[in-house]
Amino acid sequence: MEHNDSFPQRVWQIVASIPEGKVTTYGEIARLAGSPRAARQVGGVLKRLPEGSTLPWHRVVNSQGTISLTGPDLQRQRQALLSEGVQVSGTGKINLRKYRWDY
DNA sequence: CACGTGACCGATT
DNA sequence: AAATCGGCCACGT
Repeated sequence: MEHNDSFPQRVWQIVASIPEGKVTTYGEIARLAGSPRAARQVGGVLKRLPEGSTLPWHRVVNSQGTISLTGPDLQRQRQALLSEGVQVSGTGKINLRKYRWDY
């Protein structure tokens, strides 16, 4: 990963490398991207993904292991994770001990 | 340049 | 366990 890439580009690359069936956090991505305190911005980047992007954005949750999205969006992310074998409660809670991606 | 805005985080009530 | 608080920083206006 090139250090001169823009923040969004670094985020895209990192998210793209999260393996199926695993999840990571906004804060962890921020650290890997070289801006350890820019977790909110990671969320901002994912929100603005182009329509039809293949990036596995659904593998990103908050530091408490819960889905940060709400309403229908929460359920979409939940389904995407369930379909690749990640257990998610109805309210969007995930066991990070079990599914966290260790870089 | 000066704000306002968050798919956040960690520490502290 | 849950709510609150202060800090954070990329981006838009």
